[in-house]
Amino acid sequence: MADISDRKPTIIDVASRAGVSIKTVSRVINDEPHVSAAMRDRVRQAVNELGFEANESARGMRSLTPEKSYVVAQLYGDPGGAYTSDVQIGLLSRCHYFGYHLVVEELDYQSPEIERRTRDLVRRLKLDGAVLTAPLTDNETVLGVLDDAGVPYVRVAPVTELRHLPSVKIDEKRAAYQLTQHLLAFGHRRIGFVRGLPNHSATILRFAGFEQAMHEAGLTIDPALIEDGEFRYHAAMPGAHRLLDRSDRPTAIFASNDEMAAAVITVAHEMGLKLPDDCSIVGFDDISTSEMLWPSLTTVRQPVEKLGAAAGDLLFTRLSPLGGPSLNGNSWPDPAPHQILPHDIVLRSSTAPLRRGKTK
Amino acid sequence: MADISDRKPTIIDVASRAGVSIKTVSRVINDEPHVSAAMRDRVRQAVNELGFEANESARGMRSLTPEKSYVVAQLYGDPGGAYTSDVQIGLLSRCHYFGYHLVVEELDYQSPEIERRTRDLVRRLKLDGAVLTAPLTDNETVLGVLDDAGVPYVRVAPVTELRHLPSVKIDEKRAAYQLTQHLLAFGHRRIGFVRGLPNHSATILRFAGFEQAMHEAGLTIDPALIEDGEFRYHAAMPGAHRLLDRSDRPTAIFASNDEMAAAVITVAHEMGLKLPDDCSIVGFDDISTSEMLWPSLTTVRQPVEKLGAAAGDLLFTRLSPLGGPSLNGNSWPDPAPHQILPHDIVLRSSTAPLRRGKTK
DNA sequence: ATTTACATTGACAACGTTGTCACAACTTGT
DNA sequence: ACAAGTTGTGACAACGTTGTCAATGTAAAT
Repeated sequence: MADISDRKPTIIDVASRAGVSIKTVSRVINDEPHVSAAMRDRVRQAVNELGFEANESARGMRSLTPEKSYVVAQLYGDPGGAYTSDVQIGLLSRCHYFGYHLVVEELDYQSPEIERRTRDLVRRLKLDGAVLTAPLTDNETVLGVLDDAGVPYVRVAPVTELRHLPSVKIDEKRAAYQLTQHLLAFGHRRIGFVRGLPNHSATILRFAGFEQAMHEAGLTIDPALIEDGEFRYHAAMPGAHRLLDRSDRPTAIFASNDEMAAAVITVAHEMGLKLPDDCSIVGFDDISTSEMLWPSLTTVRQPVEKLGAAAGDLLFTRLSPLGGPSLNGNSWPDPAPHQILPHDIVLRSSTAPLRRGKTK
Repeated sequence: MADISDRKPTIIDVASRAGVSIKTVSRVINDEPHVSAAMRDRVRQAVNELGFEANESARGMRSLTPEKSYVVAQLYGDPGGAYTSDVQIGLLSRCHYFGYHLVVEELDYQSPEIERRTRDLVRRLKLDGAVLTAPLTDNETVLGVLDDAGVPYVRVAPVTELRHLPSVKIDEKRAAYQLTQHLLAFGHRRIGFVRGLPNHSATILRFAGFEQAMHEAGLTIDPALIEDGEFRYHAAMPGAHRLLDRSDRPTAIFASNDEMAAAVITVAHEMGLKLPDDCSIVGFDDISTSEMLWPSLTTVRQPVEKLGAAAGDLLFTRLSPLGGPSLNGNSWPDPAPHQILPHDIVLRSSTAPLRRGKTK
């Protein structure tokens, strides 16, 4: 055990131990060609005996090909809701598979610091790539910094389809359209709607799907039956109350996410209504809560985890283009991949056929 | 604009531009002493004009003090539940504050790869620290790797208090004790209990608190009223059904987390019971779902986000010991900080006083 | 006026690795 | 047998920065 030295072994130690030049050791540890099998073994043994580990800093300094960090970032602007963390779970599984690490960063999209923070992140961690969710998908500042730095990224459910950049999403408009058709098929004609935060793609697209289904059915939408709820439970309560308190109460309510649907259900309980007979209710997202509600909620299942996983696949196949097209700079193969994942309409107990007596 | 060159400016470019030696530039960018104010400004200006950024690899290679990476990891073994992601939110807020970045990694605690994966993480990312949750808090392999590498870490709600290592948690036993007392104060005597996964600290401690309160009240626990539910909604359904279906149905049920309490509520609804009059129900954790249930759930609020934040504070004050005790190696100040955060008993509508008629 | 101390600055080596090039030893094609 | 290619190996410079130490200038103490 006289071997033990207090400093980490270097490539030089390995070379002298194996009785070869340092360059040969370098070749072996980098799996370069032009090394005989016998030599390989000899060097490998010396490496193991000494417990040698290459100094990444020295490597990064000398190599012309900028060293890969094997770090990608998930950037989001939301105060972590279930959606964000589900995306993370899916993304994480692909990171694991491809051997990358995931750093998560919340960037306040209103803060003037956002540029500095993004730049710091890219520089210090030498990001290999990024996945953007929520309001950050369309943030010019962040996108600009990433573009400048040549960091490829994938956007999850972006608002715009601008740029030749990849994205993954579901067809929210169509899902809302289908869910509305479900209510229509049950005979409902007076349908209330609770909207989310303005400017979110989800708010716009879900309402558009609802609108289209209503129009196709020859119905007009009563503006008095449209309320706002900011996508949040508490914020949706007042609107829910107004809707259910009307003398001409709608027979069904489409809340554009599950949290707001839960608020409608709670208010209905408080008012002593019988669900789903007095009012059918649907949500959107299929958060884990939805099946625990009473009655359990009819909703759209967004494959959020799969969105995260698909974003990861897109990113990592770009980063490790095995046999893929040779890419230069930050440009993606044209056209950029836009992936639309299938959704499910989940029928549970919060919707029921319109009862005869209720029809005017 | 003839200045533009295709390679990044180096310290040499800055030096020649400012007309000084490279060493002086080095001193300025590292805020070392022995530089005159005028010189500082001159160099700073050159730095800005050229957009110079120090090459971290070259730095890391030369400097004796191992470079800080400003990266800490959150390690967990659970398939991401709400708990884990809430810890993450709290931790993230402290990361932001202290200027660190957070990398999340799920390590399968059953996999033989766990050692390699942990080692890889530490080596490649040069972790400055780590926060452990869930079953990883007591994983000898992971703890061993971190100890070897000299990476300080904080454990969130660990099972054992072994080692002189910091941890943060709440007093789960006492919380369960208090919640049981709430049921007792309402007159309940026959109380069912739904347990979680075996070997989890939460399972053991919550039941212990329940047991203590019952014993102190002079009651014996009927083994027939104890069911298992694995902490999960679906897994708890059968036990909930058995409990509520008994001829001598308990007048209250303590589910040791909220998901299982939600299962009890659903089963009660299915059986046509009136809540909370026919049966009081309590849970544990106060997940976001709990207030959306009908009736809304009486439970214990774990300040999970605060646990994450407290873990971050512990870690970062250790990493940046401003005026703190000088520390050597991986040892923490003795005794290691063990932080116990306060919890809240959240009284909602799922509990009610025992009705007279029900008493035998 | 001389010493002493200290602040400021720079020249140069060193860090551990990879890229370039040179060279020897084979192998293949003529 | 000879040229031309290929494979295996090593010597050496270079990467961009910081540590060491020496050189200079300047203020304080004698």
